[in-house]
Amino acid sequence: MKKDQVTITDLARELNVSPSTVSRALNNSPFISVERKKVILELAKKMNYSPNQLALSLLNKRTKILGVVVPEITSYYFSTAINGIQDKVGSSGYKLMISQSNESFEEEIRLMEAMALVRVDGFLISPSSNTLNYDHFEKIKDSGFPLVIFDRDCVGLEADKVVVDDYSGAFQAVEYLIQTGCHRIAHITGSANLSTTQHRRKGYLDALQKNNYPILEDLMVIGDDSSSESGVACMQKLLDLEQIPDAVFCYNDAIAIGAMSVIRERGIEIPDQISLVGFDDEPYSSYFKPSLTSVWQPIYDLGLLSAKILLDNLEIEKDNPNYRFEVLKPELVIRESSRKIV
Amino acid sequence: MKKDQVTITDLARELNVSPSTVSRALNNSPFISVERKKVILELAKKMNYSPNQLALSLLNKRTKILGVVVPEITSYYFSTAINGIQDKVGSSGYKLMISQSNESFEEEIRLMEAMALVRVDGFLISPSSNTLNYDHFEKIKDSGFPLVIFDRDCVGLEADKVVVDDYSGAFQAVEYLIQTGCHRIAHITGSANLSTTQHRRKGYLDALQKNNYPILEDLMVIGDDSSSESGVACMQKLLDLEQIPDAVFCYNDAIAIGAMSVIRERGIEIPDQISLVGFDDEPYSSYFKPSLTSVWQPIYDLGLLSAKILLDNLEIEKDNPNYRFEVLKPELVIRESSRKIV
DNA sequence: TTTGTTTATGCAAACCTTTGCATGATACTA
DNA sequence: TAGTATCATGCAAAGGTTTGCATAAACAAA
Repeated sequence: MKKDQVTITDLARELNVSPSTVSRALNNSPFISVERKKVILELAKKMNYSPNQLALSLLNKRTKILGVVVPEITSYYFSTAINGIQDKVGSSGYKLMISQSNESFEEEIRLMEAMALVRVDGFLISPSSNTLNYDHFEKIKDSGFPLVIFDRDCVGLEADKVVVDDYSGAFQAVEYLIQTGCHRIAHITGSANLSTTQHRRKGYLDALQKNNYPILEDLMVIGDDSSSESGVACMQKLLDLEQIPDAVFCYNDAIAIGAMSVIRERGIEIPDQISLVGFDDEPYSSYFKPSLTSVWQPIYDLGLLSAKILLDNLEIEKDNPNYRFEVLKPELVIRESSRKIV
Repeated sequence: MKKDQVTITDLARELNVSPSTVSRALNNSPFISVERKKVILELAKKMNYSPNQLALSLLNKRTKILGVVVPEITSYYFSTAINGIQDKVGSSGYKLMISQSNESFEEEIRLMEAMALVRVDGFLISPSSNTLNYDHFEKIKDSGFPLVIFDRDCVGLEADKVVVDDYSGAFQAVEYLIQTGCHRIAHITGSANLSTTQHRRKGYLDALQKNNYPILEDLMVIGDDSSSESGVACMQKLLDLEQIPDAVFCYNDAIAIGAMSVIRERGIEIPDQISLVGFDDEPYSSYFKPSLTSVWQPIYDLGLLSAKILLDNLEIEKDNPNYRFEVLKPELVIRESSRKIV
């Protein structure tokens, strides 16, 4: 029972003028007499006219809709990024079409294709952990859609990208552990494919190396994913070692929380026996007991900046692509789960 | 540099036929010869044709886009509901336009108006805590948009609604506290305006009353909002009372977590001295120490069902509105933060 | 009066697709 | 052979809007 919307033609018929005249009145064209303009505007208001965006989009070839695909909406991390995107985009008149890929490569493609059909004006994508092939991104680019990749890097893909310096965050965290006297520092990783996983691991390894610490295979456990459950499983492995670690640097807070519960169960003291460090600095992390030392990420800003870049691209319609690669700095937040510098 | 999309006219020109013929070939019309159809379909595939959804939308007066407005995306609660919505909608070909109102009444209106302009096919709305006036909902309904209100009820508004039985959840929780021997049961509320706040409070009060417990004004603290910070502030008030409570039923987990940290700081034992119960059963709640007793809500199902109802409405285009009011049942999840039944 | 200028207006095309109706061609029936 | 049925195709309208171009009217200048 959708009521028909008032159109420009309705107004025209009512006043016995042509639709063009009405259009000119509504668009502040100079080629129209002031009196007529006044009459038309009044009627438009009275009849509650609003232009049909569909017709406009068809004409202008732009929808003022941006497509956003994230691996999952239900994570604090990505929803905060979306928050940043929304805040940036809000005043610009652009709307967001948001979807989650559930870390599925196929779903990511499917979603992007659907959005391309709707003719979104551009894409903001955080690739799934199973996205190892970038053909669909290339295709989107070839079709002329502006594309910004955020959070997770696609090495080799030429596109605007905004990421967090995971390497530096991890390096900081592990150096801090070293400075506080930890000797056997373990690492629980996230999904193997992710650029973030790789960078954090590299930061971990390099910090060890720089400080002449041996790299012990046993102490690096590869998680199935980035969940608390994976943290539980991995931490159990670590505690089953003959010689357990005295510090664990976790890929993220969820894993760290899982790890914390296992450590506690076994009656091991945090941080006296094991220092624990997470990544992401989720809101609850400060409320845990002991509160969690973690690497804070400017994830809201990540969304903000990604959206800004996309909007910039939409404005200038550049021909010679000069891709931006923005790296935001994370910060170590020291709390109770790690020992203090002596 | 958006490349022009291949249109039906391009195909027609290429093959020296009319666009109508091409259209018929693509739409499996019987009024076309098999050979020609084959040729056209082949060319369409070769030239990578895909129909312009904008033109179709203009023609069919439907966009296959649904508008979703939630108070905030960054909460586990609403992002999980969106998850449910997404999963329901996914296969149907509908896309989601998602926005957050940030608990602002004006923003909610603005967002809905913008979505109406884009001609979304329907709305899924969880009203902001400051939405006390429902004129904008009525207006949307009058314009013929199907509308489903979820999670937060708008009393007096005639519309399809899907909510959780907050009353029952609260009642269960408080009765459980009574059964486990608590005598001074406090309640920290959420934002005063919310239907959920009111129902949970009513559940709390009625459970006390039914068990002949006195209702003590001191023990009911009104939170500014539903955050952990508010939980901290409210719990401090409770612990500053001459006679502190021996149980606290919190509006949600965030508040409970804040409260827990204050209780711990003061050296009070949970649950021996104070039993603590939350609401929402957020994923981390089970990892807290002590793990949090909480009321689990079928929030994913809430999203799923809301979307289902909206899709149903879109199919049948009913004239005599027969609004549905669905109430989903929450469940008390007992963990360590509350005493056990003796 | 004629020509030129200014100003306001309408027409029609364009954006892309679908579909009712008309037309033309072919084949079949009487 | 004439008439009819069948089938494939194209035309044009519709959906709502903007805009280049043409036109009409009014008026000023020569």
